[in-house]
Amino acid sequence: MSSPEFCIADNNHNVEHPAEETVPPVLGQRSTRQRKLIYDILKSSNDHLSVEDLYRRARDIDSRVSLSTVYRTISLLKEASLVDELIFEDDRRCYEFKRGNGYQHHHIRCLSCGNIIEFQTDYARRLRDKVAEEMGFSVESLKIDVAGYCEACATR
Amino acid sequence: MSSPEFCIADNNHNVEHPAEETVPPVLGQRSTRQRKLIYDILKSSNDHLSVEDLYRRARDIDSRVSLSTVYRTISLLKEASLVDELIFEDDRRCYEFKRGNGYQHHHIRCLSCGNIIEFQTDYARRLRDKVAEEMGFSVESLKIDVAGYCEACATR
DNA sequence: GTATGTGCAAACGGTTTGCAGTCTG
DNA sequence: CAGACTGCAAACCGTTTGCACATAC
Repeated sequence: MSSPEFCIADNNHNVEHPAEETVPPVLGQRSTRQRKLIYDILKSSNDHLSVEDLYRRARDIDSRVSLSTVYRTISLLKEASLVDELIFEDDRRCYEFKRGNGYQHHHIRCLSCGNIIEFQTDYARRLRDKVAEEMGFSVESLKIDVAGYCEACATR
Repeated sequence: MSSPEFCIADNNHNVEHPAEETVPPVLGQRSTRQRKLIYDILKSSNDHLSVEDLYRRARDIDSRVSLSTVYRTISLLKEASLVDELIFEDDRRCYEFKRGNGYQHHHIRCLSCGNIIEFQTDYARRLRDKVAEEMGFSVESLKIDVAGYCEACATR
């Protein structure tokens, strides 16, 4: 069931999230209430959050957060390589917290229910190697996006 | 050099482009000057054209084309599955004419010079099969986007 | 002749920015 | 206390749309 060529990833990372670990990242110079909040939401979420999601969740916790700040903070987090930005065909842009190096994954999206499943595959690594080897290309990122209909939606 | 796992694709399709072949696609009902022009430009180009590129090229040939028409025509061509839309990380949206079924390919982008190289890989098919098999997922599209620095840019 | 397509300019929606006020270190 | 950060509203920019006119069939 779980082969190196393809396996569904376990993306349930936030089993425990110690409150002290809530230390803000070294982004910019100042650790503000807003940045901590946004950082924490991203870190403790398994989902792929849009800016709007993030904004809504932040406001639910603390109304003193503006949309601009969400944008600005995401931008900093991207720059610091702490979050990854995903751009799907439908133009949705989502953000996910970057887990440790070991956790490289890709996405399968259901075009009907919008659900996103993460998977891992050794093909990615092999392809990376091939591209480097045969073209002298220095690979920075390799993303695989699979879209279609999940079993539930397809049979309905 | 050319293995099923990875090979650079030959995307030089427009070796000859017979003028008669300029028959417009069955998009909408009417075959207009503008639609023919846009269609032809896309068809005869190997590149991945942005809307702006397309607009500029069209105007160079015939100034009586508006940006709205370019957008509307692209939209029709997408719907008719005659062109593919590519959305890269940097938010660039490009369009490429869809070649015959046999020609499935993916993209390698140089983050420095912006060049895009097409490649083919059997891994895509295998992955597709795995996803279908193990998840009962009906795959509509599988896109691989490799970004990094090409040999020339990396050594510079 | 009629419905479809086009050009133009205005509207749209997500993202960015300028600025005055606030807060961190 | 200075400089960094925030909220707000305005600007931006690629894309879409409404409408009057043009054109294909």
